[in-house]
Amino acid sequence: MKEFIKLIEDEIKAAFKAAGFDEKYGSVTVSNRPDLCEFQCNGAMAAAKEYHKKPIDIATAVSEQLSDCSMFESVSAVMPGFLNLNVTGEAVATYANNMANTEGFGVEKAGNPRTVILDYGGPNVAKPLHVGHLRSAVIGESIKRLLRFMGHNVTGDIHMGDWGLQMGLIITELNERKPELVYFDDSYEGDYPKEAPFTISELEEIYPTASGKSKEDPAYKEKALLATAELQKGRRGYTALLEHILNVSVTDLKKNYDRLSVSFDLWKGERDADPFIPDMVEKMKADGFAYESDGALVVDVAEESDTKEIPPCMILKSDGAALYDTTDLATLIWRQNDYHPDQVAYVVDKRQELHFVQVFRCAKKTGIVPESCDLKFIGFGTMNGKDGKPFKTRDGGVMRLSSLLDEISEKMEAKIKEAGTMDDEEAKKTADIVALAAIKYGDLSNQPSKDYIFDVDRFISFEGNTGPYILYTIVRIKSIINKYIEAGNSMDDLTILTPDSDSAKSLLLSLTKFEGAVSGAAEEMLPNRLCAFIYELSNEINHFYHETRILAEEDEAKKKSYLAMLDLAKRVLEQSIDLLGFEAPEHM
RNA sequence: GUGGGCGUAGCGUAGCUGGAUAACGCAUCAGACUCCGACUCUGAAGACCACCGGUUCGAAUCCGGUCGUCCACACCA
Repeated sequence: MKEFIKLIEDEIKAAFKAAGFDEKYGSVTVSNRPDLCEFQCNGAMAAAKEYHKKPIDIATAVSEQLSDCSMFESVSAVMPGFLNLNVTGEAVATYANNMANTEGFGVEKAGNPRTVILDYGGPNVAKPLHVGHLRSAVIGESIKRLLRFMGHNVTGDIHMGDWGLQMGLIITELNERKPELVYFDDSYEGDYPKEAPFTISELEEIYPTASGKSKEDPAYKEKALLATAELQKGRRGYTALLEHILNVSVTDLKKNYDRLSVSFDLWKGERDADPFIPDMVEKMKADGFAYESDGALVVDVAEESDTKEIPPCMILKSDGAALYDTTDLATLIWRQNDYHPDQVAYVVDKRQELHFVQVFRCAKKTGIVPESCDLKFIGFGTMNGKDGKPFKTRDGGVMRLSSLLDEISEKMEAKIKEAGTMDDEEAKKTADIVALAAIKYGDLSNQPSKDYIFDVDRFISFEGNTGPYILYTIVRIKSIINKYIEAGNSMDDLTILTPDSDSAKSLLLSLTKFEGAVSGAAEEMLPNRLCAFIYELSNEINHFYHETRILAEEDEAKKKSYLAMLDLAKRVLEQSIDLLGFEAPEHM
């Protein structure tokens, strides 16, 4: 289905043409003066220059061409040259009925579906998820769903930090604590135990301890570096330990991401890139891209058009070890081999932008990735506390993601119990659903690239532009529909009639904007666009709801029409929040 | 120092490729409803869109400059 506004635009363009002007001036936007009209076209003012005519004369000429167009209730040319448009109720109702009866609300899939690898999540193995991981997961998940909805072929990869010094540190600390473990016995040749010699909570405590020690004690750090090197060379016992660390961590990570309704198709990590590094480095040398600088191996990525100095991309440290430039490049190798993506998009902290500029340039320059492949950096801003500074716990530490979720769920549960309309078990379940929506909506309704203030009390409020407000609107419609069905009625074969009030028409007009909102959000990779849409739609629903008695309406056809509108609105909202990555409960 | 982001009512934000009275929410004040499930709805008040200049018939939006603020600037990821 063509977007509603495009249908309008077609008419306007045809009118420009018929009046003797270029149809390029016929673009239509939603009115910024709702008190005057529903849609507007400003093209006459732009056309005035080319045709050396007064804008108002052009606008008038165009409007005359539209006098018998069935789509418009009114078309008027207004000084200095605006075209103010109002559509007929029939046109909107027809469009809404088509939406209701078409798969996916008639949203047209992307004309050229892309194969996309979406890199988001980025947790570190053996470290608990903290609030810094929230945005990548939440934004990435939504972008994945949006792109899929538009017909793109998306593979989500978590890209774990599971390689390098951090692993050496853990092994070293384990060795200190439990030297008797067979993993440290070089002469041991048997099978290693299936059971990991630690739990997730031990693991989460071991890493920071080890990290602290290595900063203070050079000898300790030396050991960790050695362990890292031996691990990377494939020492049997260490490899077995790494497997344990990964298993224990991944199990825990999955649990946490499940709770966020965030999932990944691939659980790959830096380690999976490691096998590709030696050949990659050799090829870069052989092709003359990589050279030695201060003992390190680097590739120049500066370009003439740069307004600042872009440092070279470092491939190997002076001690010969790989670093994150290296693994990110090598990761692109297997992604290229296995998927031949048209696009690889990274949802990462915007502070890493320079690093990705270097990696992207280096990948293109050295031919790891073909020119045709789009490498996209989706940098997100920092999550700040109410004081405007990075979000911390009360005592200034880094807050665990699970603690944050617990805290918000508890607050929500208390709120729900206060109303006292459901039993404890359901209250708890509902609280979890609403709390997640509150957090995700609070994040996604902001532009990804901007920093934002994480204000729990505002996010969990039922009022204003919040997740709970959206959910509440859905629940309210569900409740009406349920009542209707309980009375022995059916929701099949309902038709939306020509709107009989301003609020009904506004609601329908709002619904027609769905396609523009999703496709815009998907192509720009900006979920906040979709949030703005559902907020506006929710407002229209509540406005309509407030003015209209639905179940008490005596005219059967009207009542059915109202229900059809609400049902469509509900489905559109549910589809939208699914694309944002959360859901609505049955009751609130 | 170099480069980049940001600066819109008390607070939090929206303003897409420049267009008609700068939009929304919270908080404040005043009403309506209290019925289809804690709500919702209507209205009031609140902004020299950081500052200065330029382009244009027309700038929050584009271009320069100033100030403030945050961030990044090869051997940690």
